[in-house]
Amino acid sequence: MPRRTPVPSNAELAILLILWREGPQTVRAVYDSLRRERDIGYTTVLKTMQLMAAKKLVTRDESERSHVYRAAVAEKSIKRRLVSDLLDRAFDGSAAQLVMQALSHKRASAEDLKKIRQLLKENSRGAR
Amino acid sequence: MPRRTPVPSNAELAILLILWREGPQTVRAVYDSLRRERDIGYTTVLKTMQLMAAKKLVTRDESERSHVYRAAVAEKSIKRRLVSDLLDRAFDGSAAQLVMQALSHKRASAEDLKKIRQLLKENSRGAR
DNA sequence: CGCAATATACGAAGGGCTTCGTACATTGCA
DNA sequence: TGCAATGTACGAAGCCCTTCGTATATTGCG
Repeated sequence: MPRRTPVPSNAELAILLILWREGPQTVRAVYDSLRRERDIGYTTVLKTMQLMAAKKLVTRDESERSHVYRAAVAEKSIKRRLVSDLLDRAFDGSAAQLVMQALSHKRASAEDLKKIRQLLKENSRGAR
Repeated sequence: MPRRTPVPSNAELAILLILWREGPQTVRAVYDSLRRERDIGYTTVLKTMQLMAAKKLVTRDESERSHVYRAAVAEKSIKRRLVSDLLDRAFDGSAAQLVMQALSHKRASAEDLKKIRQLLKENSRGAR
C-alpha cells in the first residue's frame, strides 16, 4: 500500500523549513541554523533527520562523508495538510472560521490585510 | 507563578468543542457525543476529563453523583492560540501566508469566501 | 432487599517525540 | 604519523498522550 508521508512533527517541521528555505544541506548546517534559535545538541538534530529519512520526509545523498539532506516533500502540500488538520481538529472544517481567527489576530498586520484583499480579488476572478 | 492554561491536546480539544457547543454536561453525555463519531471507551473519556480538570481546562460540579463538567477556557482564546501556534510553527508568523493556504484549500467554499470578504470589509473600516 | 447498572478513581501499558550519551569510523593538520 | 575534530549509528531515557482494565462506591428498580 502506498502510505502517504506523515505530517511532520514539530522538530521535523523546523528542519523542513530550513531545507525549504535554504536548499539541501548537511546536518551540521541545519544544526548551526537551529542553534541560532535555541539550545540543542548536534546528535539530536542528526537523529531527527535520520528518522525523517526513514519516514521519507527527506532524502539524503551519502556520496560524501557528510550526508546531504534534501526535503522530499513539497512545502505547499505539507502546509496545506497542517492547515487542513487544524481545520478538522478545531474549526469544524470551516476555512472561514479559521481565517477569521487569523485575521483577528494581533499579527495580522495591515500589510497582511492588504495582501489578503489582493488575493481575494484574484481568487474571485478565478473562482468557479 | 500564574501558569497559563496549556494548549489542549487533541482528545482534550474534541471534548472542549462539545462543551462549548452544548454547554456543561456529564461524562456520559460527552461520551455519547464522541461515540457517535468514533469508537472509544467510557473510562477513556472520563480519564481525559479528569486530567482536563487537573489542568484547569474545565471545572466540575461534584454536587451530584454524576459530576457536571464545564469548559473553563474561552473558545476564542483557545482557538486563537491554536492559530497562533500554527503561525509560529509553520508560517513564520505571517497570517497572510496562513490565510492564503486556507483560502486555496478545497474546503474554502464559495460561501466561505463570501463571508471572508464581508469580514475584510468590516475589518478595513475598523482598522487602525 | 439485593443485584445490575452506573459512577468515580487510578494504575499502567503502549506509542510517539525529543533528547542525549556513547561507540565507532574517518579525516586532516601540526 | 598520530590526535583532535568531525562524521554516522543507535540505544535508551523521559515525557506526554491516549487508552483501557480493574477496583470500588452508589443508586434505583424488580
